[in-house]
Amino acid sequence: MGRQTPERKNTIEFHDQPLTDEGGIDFEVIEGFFFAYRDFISDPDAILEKSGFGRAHHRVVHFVNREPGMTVADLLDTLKITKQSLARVLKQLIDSGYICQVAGPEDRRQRRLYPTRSGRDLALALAEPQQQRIARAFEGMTADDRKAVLRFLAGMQNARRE
Amino acid sequence: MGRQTPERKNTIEFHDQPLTDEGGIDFEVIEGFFFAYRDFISDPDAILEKSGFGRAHHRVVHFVNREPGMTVADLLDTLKITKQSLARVLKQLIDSGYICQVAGPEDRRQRRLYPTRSGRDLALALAEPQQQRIARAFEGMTADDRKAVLRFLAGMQNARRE
DNA sequence: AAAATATGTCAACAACGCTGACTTATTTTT
DNA sequence: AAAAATAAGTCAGCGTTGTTGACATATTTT
Repeated sequence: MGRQTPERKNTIEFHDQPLTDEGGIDFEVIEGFFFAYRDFISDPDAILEKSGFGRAHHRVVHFVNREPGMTVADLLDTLKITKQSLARVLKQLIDSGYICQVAGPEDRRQRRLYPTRSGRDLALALAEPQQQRIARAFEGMTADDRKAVLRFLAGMQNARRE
Repeated sequence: MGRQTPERKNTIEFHDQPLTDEGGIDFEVIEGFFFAYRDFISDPDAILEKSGFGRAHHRVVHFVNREPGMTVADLLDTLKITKQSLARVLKQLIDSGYICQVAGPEDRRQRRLYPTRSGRDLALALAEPQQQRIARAFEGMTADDRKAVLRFLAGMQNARRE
């Protein structure tokens, strides 16, 4: 199975049979997830390119819109990236007027993050094509089917916070 | 709605209300997809780190195992990255003995790609934790539910090749 | 013989992760 | 009140993986 004939110069042992689902591995899910996520992310990517932003900016704008008033520490915990990595994109979003900071009301060391009007608009503009894609994928599905998808997505995640 | 009081120094207009699913956007799916994919990818990442490889290597090893004998052009078409980007990781995988090249039998300009024994082993090792995760997410789901998930993943993708 | 094709390569750049070290406010602890 | 801890910011450098542009080589097609 897949060894080259002895008279060939290249005698390295290799496989010529494809790896299939037979071995109990769901390659259809593995690949489907890869292609789906790549295409899912490509829509907002195209929009962000115009503003000179990238995916990292997308995530920050998204979560700040989802939870206005969150602290920098909250955001770091959600994104699971380093402070230095976040600082780079957060600074740009603040300087460009998409996000603003307010000193914490109780703890003034904190920087509470809020979306500005443009920040909210951007979040919505980025979500729009993603929503279209989700709607298309859900098309013709029953409520149970959709519930199964949500359950799947939740089950694929590591144990959540709290 | 979310404008600061006039007497405050910081008078930038901002939103303090969270963006919710009310606007017809499936944030649960959007976020679920993000977290699920991130965690899904983290398992193989941890394994690859030991060999000094990254995600790009994972993808190459995966698809070459799935379709032994594929050409470089096939791989580029599947991954949708540039030749130069692929070259970097492919060279490392060949030099490390995970993948081997054979001149095309009909067209000798082609380089047919095959996994070696270690290449196949690596692909399986990387798929294993991902399969575990998928199995966990599918746990307790009906056949119809699982079909719905596959249908969802297919629906999220751009129009496929062929 | 000329043109097209498949692949490889050199160089430079950008986005976005990372580590390590250090500063500034502010709050908590002692 | 002094000391320690905490929240956030910053500087500097590095690694992976994507990009563009230009060019080289072998082989096939025209």
